[in-house]
Amino acid sequence: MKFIFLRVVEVEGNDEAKLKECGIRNSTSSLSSPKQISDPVVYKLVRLEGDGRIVPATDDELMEVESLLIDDKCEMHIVADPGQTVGCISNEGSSSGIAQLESLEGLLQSRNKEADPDKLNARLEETAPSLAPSLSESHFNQSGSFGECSHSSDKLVAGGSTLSVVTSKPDFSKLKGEICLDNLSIKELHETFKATFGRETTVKDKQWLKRRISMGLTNSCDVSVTSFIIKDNKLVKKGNEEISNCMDGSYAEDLPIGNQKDLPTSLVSQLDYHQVVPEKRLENPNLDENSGSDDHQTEQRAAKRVRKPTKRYIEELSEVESKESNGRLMNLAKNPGHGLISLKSRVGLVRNVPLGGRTVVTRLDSLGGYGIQVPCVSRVRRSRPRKNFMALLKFNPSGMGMEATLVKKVLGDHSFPTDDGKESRVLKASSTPKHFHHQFIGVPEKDKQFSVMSAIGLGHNTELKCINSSRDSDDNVVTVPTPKGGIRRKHHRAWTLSEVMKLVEGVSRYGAGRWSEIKRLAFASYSYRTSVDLKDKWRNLLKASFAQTPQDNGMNSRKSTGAMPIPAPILLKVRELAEMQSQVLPNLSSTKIAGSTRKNVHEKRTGFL
DNA sequence: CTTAGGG
DNA sequence: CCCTAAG
Repeated sequence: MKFIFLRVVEVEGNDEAKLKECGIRNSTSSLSSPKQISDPVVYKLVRLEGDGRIVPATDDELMEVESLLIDDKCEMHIVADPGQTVGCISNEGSSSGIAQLESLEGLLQSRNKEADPDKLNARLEETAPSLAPSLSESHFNQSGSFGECSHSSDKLVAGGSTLSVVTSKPDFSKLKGEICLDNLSIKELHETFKATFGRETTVKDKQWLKRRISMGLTNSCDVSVTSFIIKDNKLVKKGNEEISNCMDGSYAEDLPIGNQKDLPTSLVSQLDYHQVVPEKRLENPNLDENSGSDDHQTEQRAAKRVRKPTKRYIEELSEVESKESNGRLMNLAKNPGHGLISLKSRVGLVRNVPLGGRTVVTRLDSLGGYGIQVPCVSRVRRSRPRKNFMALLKFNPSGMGMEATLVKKVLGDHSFPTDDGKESRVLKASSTPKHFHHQFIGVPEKDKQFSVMSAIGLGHNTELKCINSSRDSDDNVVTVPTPKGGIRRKHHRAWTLSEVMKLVEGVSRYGAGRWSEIKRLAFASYSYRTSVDLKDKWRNLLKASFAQTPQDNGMNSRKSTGAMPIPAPILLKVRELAEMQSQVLPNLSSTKIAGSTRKNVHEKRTGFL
């Protein structure tokens, strides 16, 4: 599994963000490169699928990667390339890293069998051989001239080792070059279109085709501004000069797209998990002519494949697949450091990316300083704006006789039931993020949340979720059905094993009670876990550990609560810590425990602090 | 703002 | 997870 940090260029430098980022990066292994520190950049973490797709990493993955970085268990390869940097994290060099976490969590069971790259290639070769001729290496050096970009944006860059999503010839993948859509005939465009979207089109409009294809590849809402594609384990942006090569052979490239100065806000590169690869997945890849390394990849791929963004975060939307939302990715944090959109809770309003019938809203989440765009349903900030909201209520003409408590409650639940008990949605199927955005453009940062809140005040749900078209009306606000049949609150974040482990470790290190410490140090990247959450979780862990250990379970094993049972060892450790701490702290003496664990020693020490 | 504890 | 009370 490969993770890539895409660098997102911010136009308006955010000093605070910069600093934060630097800070984080400095504190995390080799992530930083002096040169970058001064750049107003953010990183987006994406996962590179075996078939070449790039998928925004899920929160869990972000956490995992983050933890890897922090733990320094995984090498972070930074491609030293002026301005265009992409770090690749590969677990090939460190099996202990991601792989371990994954196996522990058991989160990555493979469900889908992906198309075999070779097969795909083969298929494509059948389909669109005519593309090959248009390849040209020379295109590759179309320097990043931005002006140029905006006009030659429809170029596709291909290259790579294994699978070509868009390309046609198998050997095409060997080439490094671009396909200039401009040069393609309608027919060729059709081929490309098919290769890109997995379906045919009858549209004759070249312009449209080019646009669509480009968008399909880049998933950018505005091709003229964004134009880079992901392919063959590479992410290539148009106008880039070279492809950075990561250790493991995968490539990733990131380039400032478009003229930075022209971009109103930040957010430039946008990738989402649009399925570039044809819809039909070959069930049983036979053509296994993969080389050893490929096999390796395939293996891993098989194991990791599954990991899709949680349904919780990705909700499908309307049918209008072709109705591209022109929503541009706007970074609300234009004037960061103020109001709602600070690094902590950056709910970047985002955009809708319709794909395959579903629309995804991404959220700019800050992960330990990396601006990471992840798919999400919503999750309006879990903290803050209450004051503002309250203020709003006062101003609200409608009076809003709500009591403070009620208000809080409502906000706290992040759900805003309407009279009919159903969740009302701010965004109708027809309303695009853009519209939504407009409300905020020019609005002082401080007031943005205010505006958002007004929506609430009007009885709308602020959640920037993807709205299911009306028919999904029974989609309850408060809870969501869990795969196992249960239900859970919509915004409940299931604790992953790695989180639990982190928590346990944190407690062992800093002591129970130092939640904010633990939060800061061990959960820096988990923006959604508050210190209170940690505390609560710890409380639960304690309960669990003490409840189960004594009588040596029996209940634990069969509780198919849907909640992942916490491994005994961890519970043990929890109990150990609990016992230790409960004793160490009260009895200042307690020399008896001193010898047990080194952690105990440490613990004792911190306990005294 | 951070904890602790109740709901 | 949410809320409140207390330091």
